[in-house]
Amino acid sequence: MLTMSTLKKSESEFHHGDLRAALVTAGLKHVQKHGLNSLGLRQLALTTGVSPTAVYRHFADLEHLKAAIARASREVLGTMMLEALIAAPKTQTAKGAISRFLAIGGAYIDFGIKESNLCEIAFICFDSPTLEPDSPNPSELLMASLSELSEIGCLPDKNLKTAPMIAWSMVHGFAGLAAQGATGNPKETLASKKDVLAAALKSLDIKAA
Amino acid sequence: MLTMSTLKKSESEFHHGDLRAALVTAGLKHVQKHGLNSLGLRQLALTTGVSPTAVYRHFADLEHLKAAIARASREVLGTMMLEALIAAPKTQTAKGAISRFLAIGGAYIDFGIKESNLCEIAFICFDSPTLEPDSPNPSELLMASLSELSEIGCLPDKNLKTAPMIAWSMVHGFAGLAAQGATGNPKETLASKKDVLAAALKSLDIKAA
DNA sequence: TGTACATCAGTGAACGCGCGTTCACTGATGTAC
DNA sequence: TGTACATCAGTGAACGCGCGTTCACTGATGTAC
Repeated sequence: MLTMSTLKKSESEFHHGDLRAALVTAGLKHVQKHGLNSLGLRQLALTTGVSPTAVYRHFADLEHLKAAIARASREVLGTMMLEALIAAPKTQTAKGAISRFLAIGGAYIDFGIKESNLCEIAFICFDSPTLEPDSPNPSELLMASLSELSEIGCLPDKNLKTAPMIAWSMVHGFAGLAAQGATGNPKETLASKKDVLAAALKSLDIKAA
Repeated sequence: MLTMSTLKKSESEFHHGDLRAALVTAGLKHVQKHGLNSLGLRQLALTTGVSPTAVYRHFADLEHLKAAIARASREVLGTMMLEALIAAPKTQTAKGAISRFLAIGGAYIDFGIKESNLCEIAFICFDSPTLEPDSPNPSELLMASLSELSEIGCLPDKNLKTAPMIAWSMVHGFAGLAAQGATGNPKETLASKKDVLAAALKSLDIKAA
């Protein structure tokens, strides 16, 4: 438990407090700004104000640290999706459900546009096993949205099984292309984003009527 | 010009012949097998049977070499698409044009499935400028196929403008997910591949009738 | 409440390594006269 | 046709560097009695 005194002490002294989290956060910021390539253990430790050795108290090796940063990247994506979902209309109607679907799909694409470096690392497979699922979990948010659409009755049952992979491919693909700068200038990118989301609705037979 | 004597000499002697191409090929093979991460200039030079210094006759630095390898990866993709196109039916009918569209889209996805490591590098943006376009050029093949569908009359004019980005997003996204192993076992992957291609047709209103 | 002690979370120096790159060079090639 | 010479495409040794990782350690923390 954190008392005032432990807090005060942990700020200035030998023990860091939550070095693991601090390393992941610093790593995330580095990747955000400078990409994955230049991420190094020593440099990251110095940035965090700690000796390189200290890292090994929390991660078996650099690969495990990178895996944790990748996980954090996915959680940034999940958070963006969740925030968009929260900001979307909450009405329990077909129109509302579609708005929410478009909100999380749009957020996925925005992740590619605005966090292109995180997009690069988020889906890299590291050998290091992920024990707990990400939180919030992007793919669960997608599944939940599709379930909702199905329950409200604007996603045909016959499409329910294939819908996740199709929807995911579309937003994932466009997000990736946007991250690489292959979608033109910002204005064109925004227009294409709308086109792609509309195409997703169309390909899944999602409609309010 | 290559005469018998120059060929013989170049095989065994001081001058390599076409070291640039040999380096790119060796680099491509390395990435195919072991990924981009472990690619190094020295190691690649040794593999090719040449001193590290020799590389600098052909590339300004490692980054330029990597850019050339990325380009070669894209050309592998282009070649797979072109070969699929050649193997597809050639009939000048709606059905034929759709088959050809599915062939190149399927080849794009197969690139993700079978060449996951190349898929990783193919679309990385390197600062090094690409002077000439890739050959064969994946995006040109896609555009040509869409033009053909439009001319034959099974792609509505109103969809022609948005079609490239939509189709590209879908196959690119699924290819990327497959490359990361996010599409399940091979059987599931194959099934989803068909679903995604069918969804692409549907979202673009491509139909024979 | 005080003390002994195990455990935890860091330090700091050192390791060997392989990297990308530079340098001065040399052998081979092609060309002009 | 032969020779001189510029250019091309490689060699080999060396550079400094920063890397990931290991080691023996030490200061701080928490707990049992």
